[in-house]
Amino acid sequence: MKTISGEVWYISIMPEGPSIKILQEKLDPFKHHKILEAKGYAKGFDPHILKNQTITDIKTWGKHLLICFHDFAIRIHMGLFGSYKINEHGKRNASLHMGFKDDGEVNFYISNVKLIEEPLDEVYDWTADLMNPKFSIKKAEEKLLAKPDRMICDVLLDQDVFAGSGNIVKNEALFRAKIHPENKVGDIPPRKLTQLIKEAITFCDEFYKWRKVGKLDEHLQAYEQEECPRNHIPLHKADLGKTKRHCYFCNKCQILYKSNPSTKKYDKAKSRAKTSSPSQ
DNA sequence: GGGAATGTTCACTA
DNA sequence: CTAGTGAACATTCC
Repeated sequence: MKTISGEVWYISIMPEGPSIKILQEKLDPFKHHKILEAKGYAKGFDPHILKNQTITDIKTWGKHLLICFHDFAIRIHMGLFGSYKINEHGKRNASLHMGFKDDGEVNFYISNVKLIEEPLDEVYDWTADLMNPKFSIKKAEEKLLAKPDRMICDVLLDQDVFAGSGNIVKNEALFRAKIHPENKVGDIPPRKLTQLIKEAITFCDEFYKWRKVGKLDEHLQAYEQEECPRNHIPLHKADLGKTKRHCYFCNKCQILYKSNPSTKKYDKAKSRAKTSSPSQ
């Protein structure tokens, strides 16, 4: 029998979908084990309900870690500062600590914990999760085209469309698909949109493999990079879209299919000036 | 010591 | 009512 207290894991902060998938794997040995003690300061959730409960399953949806019990599940979201320790604990108070009958422990820090009493299939659309084999390219295409005015850099952070995608996935997928982050969805040729979705899936897969061996950073092509690996010219860095998150992009190989927003504003101002006639 | 960071929600304002 | 803004969370790394 596999021991649940044999290995110690620690990871810090800011996980995207692939990192949550790795967490799920590390927690797998705790399946079918009973919680003896549960405590923590997580708001809107009483840890004591976990006492004497046995974990039935561990799932993920995007950046959500889902620990399942017989009648309910809990959702753990690590946010920007979240971290976890398995089979060890720090000095700080955990937002959720679980101690197991078989002498293992799991601790989440600065994580958001929420009780889910509805069946998970009613709460989660598994076809929207980039890390799930059920992810539907077709549905993602439909969701993209339903809102053609949105900036693509924003949509890549929309968890309803690309659950699990974060700022790294966003930047790398756009770079790989050679699409400029400021494009409006409707201006991008449909074939390129499909390619972008596929690049996001592929990159998540590679992210997962590289992160597992601690070699993600050396494989990044755009995120926090200085230079375009294709053209060897400096990458641009700007906070774009409604989300105003960091975008790293190459103006040469990442295509902007139509005029950029600043030009648009200028055009709008011009046409307004034209239509509002001076004879009033 | 200060600023920034792979995220999200919520309260407030215009 | 809605869109936009900023705070909150409170860590770790440089």
